[in-house]
Amino acid sequence: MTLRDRLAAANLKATHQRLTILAALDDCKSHPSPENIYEMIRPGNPTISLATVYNTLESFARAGLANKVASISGNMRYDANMGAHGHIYCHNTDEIIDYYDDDLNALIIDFFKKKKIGNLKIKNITLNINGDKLDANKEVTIK
Amino acid sequence: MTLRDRLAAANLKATHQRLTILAALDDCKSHPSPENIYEMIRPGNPTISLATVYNTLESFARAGLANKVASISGNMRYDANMGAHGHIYCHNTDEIIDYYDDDLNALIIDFFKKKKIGNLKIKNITLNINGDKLDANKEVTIK
DNA sequence: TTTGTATTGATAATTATTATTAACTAATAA
DNA sequence: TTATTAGTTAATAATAATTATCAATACAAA
Repeated sequence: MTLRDRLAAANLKATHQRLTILAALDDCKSHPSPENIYEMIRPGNPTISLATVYNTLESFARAGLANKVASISGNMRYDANMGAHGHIYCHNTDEIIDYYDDDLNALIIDFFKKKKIGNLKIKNITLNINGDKLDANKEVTIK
Repeated sequence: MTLRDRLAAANLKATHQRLTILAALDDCKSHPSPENIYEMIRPGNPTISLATVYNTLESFARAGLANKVASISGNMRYDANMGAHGHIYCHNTDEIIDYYDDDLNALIIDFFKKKKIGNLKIKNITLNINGDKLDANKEVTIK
């Protein structure tokens, strides 16, 4: 599905700014702030304003093209990965890393088949791991 | 354990402000922002400044007396509940509600006995449920 | 008490985000 | 094509949230 198609499916006009920002968001597997995206695209797109990045990301979230991700550092993060997945929060580096495991996912789905949450329309359930990276320059590994 | 003891254990001087703020944080089962705490304590403590609330909550988090909780609305939240528990995020009301279930906890502990996360010092693992409250004036129920 | 040092209050400064609005652009149809 | 129109954007102002500064103050040790 092309970027254009995804925008069309979300009822958003395919403007140059949206195409650029959506591509940038797809690109980074991390969870960028509007500021991050702005810095990423600036070299090739010096006229896109920071406010547009804010507004565009917000409209993506509303339209279901991206998720807002809560962060400990307070500033807003976005995530183009719309599949079920959890996050690893590295407090010392302020990174948010995707985490997904089939077994865990099955476990959680199974669990919430039995439990009922009332008065809440659930959007998604995520498992979050909070911690500090030991070596800030190396990746977090999962095995 | 008294408030004073907890501050002492965290190597923080027992000032009136810290005692007041820690008591307020204990008190509310929700997840207050610095602003919330400020409003709570202001009637009885008109001289405590908002900046002190910010700094004090931050020092509690550093000292292990409270946790920072990521929020979708962008502003910072704190949590005096240091036990293992998850959160229900109500996006439409900006509430963060504690969620704990023994079975789920056991399930998660069990799961992470097998999986190993490398290069990360884990502080805690929380299960988060994102959704919208159906009736904003009623509680979310769990059964 | 007194004293040294950490803490606080008042406020300024900074940072993040949202609102405003005039100029612009994509999509549609002539 | 070009004209039309509704939606979008850039620039900037405004606001909200948070952090920094620093003189005055309060804690706790002697």
